[in-house]
Amino acid sequence: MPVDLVDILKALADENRLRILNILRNGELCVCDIETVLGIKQSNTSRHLNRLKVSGIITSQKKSKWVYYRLKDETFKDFSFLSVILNDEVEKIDICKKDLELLEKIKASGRCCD
Amino acid sequence: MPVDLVDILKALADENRLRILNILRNGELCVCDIETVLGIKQSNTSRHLNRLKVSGIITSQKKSKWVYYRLKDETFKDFSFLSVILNDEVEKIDICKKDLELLEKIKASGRCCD
DNA sequence: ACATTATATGAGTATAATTATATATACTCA
DNA sequence: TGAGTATATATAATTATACTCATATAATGT
Repeated sequence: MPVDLVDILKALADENRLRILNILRNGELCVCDIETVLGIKQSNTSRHLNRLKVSGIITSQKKSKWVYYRLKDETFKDFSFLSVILNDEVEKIDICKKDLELLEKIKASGRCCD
Repeated sequence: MPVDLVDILKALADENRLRILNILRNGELCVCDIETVLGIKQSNTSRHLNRLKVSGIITSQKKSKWVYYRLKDETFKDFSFLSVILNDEVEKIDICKKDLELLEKIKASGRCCD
């Protein structure tokens, strides 16, 4: 089943999901890290991740207790505008910059999954 | 008021609106032409156009009886991914190709606004 | 086996988006 | 001025989306 453009755009058209994609740019993260950075409920985080996964933008991999999500290379190759949005636009959004800073702190101070 | 990324993405995340942007690539069109090409209700067409206009993707100009809509250059400069989507992705969508063919026929055979 | 932790999901609710029908406004032409 | 055409908008119905709370599942360590 090929990835659908409208579906991808719908998946992108949400602040929380853009924030998730932003913090996934530097590599995979588990759900609890994402939840902590965004400051939203666990169930809500899980639902957003699923939306991104179903639309083909991210993939997941279970490792023991945790599920790690990361950007799906194949889709980013097929839809080059995805990289343009993440690299050019999301950078400009204040909250996304703050998210990256917070993520670095969390990575430095000890993550839930280790 | 600066144009908002999430708002632009929401405006893009709809098949009818992508079809509208596609047929506007070669220049301005009036509402009745757009309505005819897409085969949707007039009020529906008007609403979609307003949505695209409010989000800053298109602009309109009234000329006598008709209102002509066209892509807003400024926004396409500010958000380069817009051109990437219209040039690379919309091209691949079957119905968008058909829309362009139909538009050419309409332009050749006589439009509502002339 | 039990308690704990990470993640997913069901159910309910609130809000937003899409569409259709009908009507209003604005312009043109006779 | 009146009829016709183009466009916008009010209203209502329907559907989709996002969120929360509670619970289920799955893995871990004791």
